[in-house]
Amino acid sequence: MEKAFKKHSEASCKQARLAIQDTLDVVGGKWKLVLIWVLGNGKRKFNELSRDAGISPRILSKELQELEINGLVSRTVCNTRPVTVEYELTKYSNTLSEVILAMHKWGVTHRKKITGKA
Amino acid sequence: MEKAFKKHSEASCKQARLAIQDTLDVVGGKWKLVLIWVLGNGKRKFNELSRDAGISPRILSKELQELEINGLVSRTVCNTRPVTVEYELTKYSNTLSEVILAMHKWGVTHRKKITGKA
DNA sequence: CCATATACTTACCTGTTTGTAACTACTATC
DNA sequence: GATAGTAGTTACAAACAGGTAAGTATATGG
Repeated sequence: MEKAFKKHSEASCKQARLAIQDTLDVVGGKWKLVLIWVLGNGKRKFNELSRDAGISPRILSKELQELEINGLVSRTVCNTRPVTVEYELTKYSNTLSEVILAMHKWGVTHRKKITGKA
Repeated sequence: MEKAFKKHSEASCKQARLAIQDTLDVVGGKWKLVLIWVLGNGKRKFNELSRDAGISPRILSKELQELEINGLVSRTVCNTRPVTVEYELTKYSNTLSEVILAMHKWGVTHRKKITGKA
């Protein structure tokens, strides 16, 4: 039974595919939503992010650049020595809150269902 | 500013990573959410799904098997000749409605922002 | 026997993602 | 000069995702 979704027209299917895959283009992959979640704690430095998220520096650098390009994260070079850089969520990243919270919530509930644990 | 998220503890970061990546394990990739959306129109046969979603048979078969294993889609072999098979969303797939709707909605809005079109 | 239909499966392939390990540039401190 | 710190970068590699094209098993109809 498909109660949670409205019936879609054929054009709606094409448009839905486009919309969903657009979202995946921006925040798909193993780490991007995790990084956004972690930065929800507040601005972080590169190594802090690497540690808090548990991600390798090479991938972290790559993902942060993409998130910055898409306007979801901002990068600030601090006037310190050695140089430090701070990463912070942008206002625009708030538009992803429903996506992230839904993903997080579903993952938690699904794991409980799978393991039978609460 | 991180208004959309609550501040998280360190343990919360690990747990969030787990939850988000669990969700991605089940519905990540290019096609799974699209297939779930398309099946929101009602049960479909294999070739209908391939056409409606615009996906190749090899990948469709693979993704449907994974969705079936995770209890999101059911597969019914019909007593027809040649044999036909019907795929349908399960009740459990309704739990993904927030995820899919959020992804879809964000994709639509993001595309409007990017293209400046309404 | 051939053509057609359905639901895949198989073989091969390309491109991408993610990770490890080592390295780099620059500065400060001892 | 050696050491430490930071933020990456580079080279290499394995695994994975998704696609194309051809093929398969079974049945029906002409």
